[in-house]
Amino acid sequence: MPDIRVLLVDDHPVVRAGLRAMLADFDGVTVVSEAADGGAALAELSRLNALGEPVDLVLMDLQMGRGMDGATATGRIKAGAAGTPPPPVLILTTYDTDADILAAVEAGAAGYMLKDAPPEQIRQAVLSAAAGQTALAPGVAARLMGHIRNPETALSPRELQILELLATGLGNRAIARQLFISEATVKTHLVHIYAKLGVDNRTAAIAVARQRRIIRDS
Amino acid sequence: MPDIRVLLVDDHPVVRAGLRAMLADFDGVTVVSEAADGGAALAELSRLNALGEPVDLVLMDLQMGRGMDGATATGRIKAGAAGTPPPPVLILTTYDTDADILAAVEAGAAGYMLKDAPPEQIRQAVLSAAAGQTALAPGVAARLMGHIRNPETALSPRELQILELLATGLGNRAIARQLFISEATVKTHLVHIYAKLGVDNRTAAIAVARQRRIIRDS
DNA sequence: GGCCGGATCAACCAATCGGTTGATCCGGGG
DNA sequence: CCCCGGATCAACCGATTGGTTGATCCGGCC
Repeated sequence: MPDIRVLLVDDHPVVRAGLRAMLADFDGVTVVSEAADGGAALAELSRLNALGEPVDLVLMDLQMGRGMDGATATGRIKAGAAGTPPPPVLILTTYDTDADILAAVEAGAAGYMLKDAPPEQIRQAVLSAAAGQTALAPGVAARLMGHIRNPETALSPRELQILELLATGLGNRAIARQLFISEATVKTHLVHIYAKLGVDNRTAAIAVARQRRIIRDS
Repeated sequence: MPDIRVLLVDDHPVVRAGLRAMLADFDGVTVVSEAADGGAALAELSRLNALGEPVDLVLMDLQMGRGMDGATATGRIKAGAAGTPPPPVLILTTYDTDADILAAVEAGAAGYMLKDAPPEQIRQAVLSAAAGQTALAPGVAARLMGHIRNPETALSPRELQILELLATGLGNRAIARQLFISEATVKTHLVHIYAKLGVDNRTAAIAVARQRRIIRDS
């Protein structure tokens, strides 16, 4: 039974060192290479494929400083940009917003773990993802289930879009202009957003949305 | 010349593993113990002091999930809560807001490094801090210098207080009530805040303040 | 004493926001 | 066909915010 060959992708040297050390303790897992952002990960996957040394699993963060982010890279990998069959991608990150989780899952990530997870959980996730199964951190799984279970409090895609623009500092008229809709439509969506979040003004909506990880920094 | 004895404090096992591995490569540095939050760090320092095995340097994150945060722990350590002479504290974190840096510096941290720093920079910082010198990441030093150099764009303490309340979702009247001032005073401060941040509405002020690390999550 | 920054307060008015009511259209599902 | 959710739009009015002008007081500094 050959080892699971893993590519580590994280912009923090400390984290890569920690993962290297942690995975070295896992039987059946070998770190074959590393990259500091999504672009470098794609290049490294291509390089290893060309050498006939394909990777079995990509373990990757979402945010990579100024480099290509993990969700974009996941989409590219799943689309075969670095060779086929594309290896599964396991996200390991500090970010647990709904938007982050959904973006990664939609991009094709096989799993989503948080960096505060103990080694044993990460080991299980690595084995599951490499075996083609889904691997979600308990908190992440709970959030997705909560999202499905409480649709009345979930914002619609359009509502989320407007909330994100609101949080960048745009007023109603500017949001309307950007989305080619009327200001009345923006106000209607805001009424719905406030009701769903249980608030009565825009700054409170932003605060609650940030607190609940519905949005985060742009 | 005995090794510098280091206590690692970080809530993420991955990061602790990475630091352990990284510091193992530094000549003259030994990781003697670890803790997952500020409270555990204080207890561990006390325990090692009682064993006659004092720590030379605490390498600590700021945010520790639900445990005691790094700035509070730093203040306690410097106040002698875990024994004297208190060891220097080197902060290693992802957070680089003005408020975070100032809080840690005011609490008595000997240095402030960011987690994206390469190993050699971390090594230099460890050696400097253990030797009683200041160790600041280049970006952090630049922020502090910028802060001193551009006082006209720096918010006054009262302005910052109002901005923070604004970001929690309070309207002018609620802020006024909380601070026992008039709504006119709140509006006057907001005028000043908007001018300093170069914006013309409250959501933009919050967004810019977050972007510039003037405020962050409450 | 004068100057400055910071904090406080008021009045006034225009602009924007929030709330309400009402409506239409579309697509999907039963 | 009906129902529902989602998206879009309008009108109206009250509430809040933003902008402007003006003022006072305090503490620190020269």
